[in-house]
Amino acid sequence: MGRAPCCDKANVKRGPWSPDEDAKLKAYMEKNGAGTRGNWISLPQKIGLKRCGKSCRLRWLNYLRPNIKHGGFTEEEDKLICNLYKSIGSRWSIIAGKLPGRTDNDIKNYWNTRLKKKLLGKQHREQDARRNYTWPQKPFAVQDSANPSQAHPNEQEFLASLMVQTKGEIFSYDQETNYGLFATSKSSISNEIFYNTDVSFTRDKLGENSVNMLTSSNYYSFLTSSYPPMTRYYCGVDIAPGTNFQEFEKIRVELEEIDYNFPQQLDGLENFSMPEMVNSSSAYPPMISNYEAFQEIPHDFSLDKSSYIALRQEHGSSKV
DNA sequence: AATTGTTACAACCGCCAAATT
DNA sequence: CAATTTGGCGGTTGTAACAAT
Repeated sequence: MGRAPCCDKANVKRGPWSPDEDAKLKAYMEKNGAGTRGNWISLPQKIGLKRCGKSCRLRWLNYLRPNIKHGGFTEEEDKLICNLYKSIGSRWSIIAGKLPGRTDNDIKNYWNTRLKKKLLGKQHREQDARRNYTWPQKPFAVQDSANPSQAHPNEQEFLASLMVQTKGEIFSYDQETNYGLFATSKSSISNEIFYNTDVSFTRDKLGENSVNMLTSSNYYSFLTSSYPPMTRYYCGVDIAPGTNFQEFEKIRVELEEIDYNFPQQLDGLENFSMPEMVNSSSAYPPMISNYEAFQEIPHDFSLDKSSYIALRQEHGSSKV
């Protein structure tokens, strides 16, 4: 036994609405006010429509109701829908709530027929770009801690061993700051979050001791969504007892938003830490800029790369 | 020109929680 | 308060228009 139908299917019209039916429903709704509860089921008989009450409700809400837009989604709306979908999934009514004049049904259709493909296409293009990108042959010099002015004699071997240790690749390197990042991707965690065994270091921190530092800490990092260009950076956090992952997640989301809407604002950024890492101990040299500075930066949408670096220094950021 | 495939989107379906009895 | 009814929601389908073969 299935469930009882909401109305008598045999005596009820289905399919597209005629202009005549629309007019009847619209006239009634405009006269008697919209959707006070308990009205929908009995409404069709009242106004002589051979329709299911639910069908009337849907027709009114999605189509006849005043002040609703159809089609012609703007670029801003596209972005908002994509971002919301990424963060909350297919909660169409909530998404529609953020877009004045749009119905959940319209947005759902729009997503299913166009946006989904548009986004997938974009991701594939980025993936291809990443795959095909050739990193600089010799991205940075490794210095010998005993003799900082000279390059490490076994630079290539050192880099190679580090690559093996991290099972990764150089995801980013900034010529200007000599910041680089090794990361090991584990796509099982989620598309854009990577679990790394090793992370950031600076040129002049490399040496015997810094190798220990690099290999003994665990970090979460994430890739911003579009690169190359390679100067896109990551949020890193030490995975240790007491790590506040919710705070980390907030930063991640924030950075992703910026990367999506104002990607140029991330040019030149290095790594950002949790606040507690800014006042770091000797075990973790303050190689990372502070979170407060990061919070301020996005509000100035005119900053270019060098201004960012200047601002970072101004805010007590580490070595540049 | 005829057929097949694709896209766009209104409308439908069934579940379930809120409201009502 | 339980039982029943209704509205809200997200997934899915039917189909007309359009594109490709």
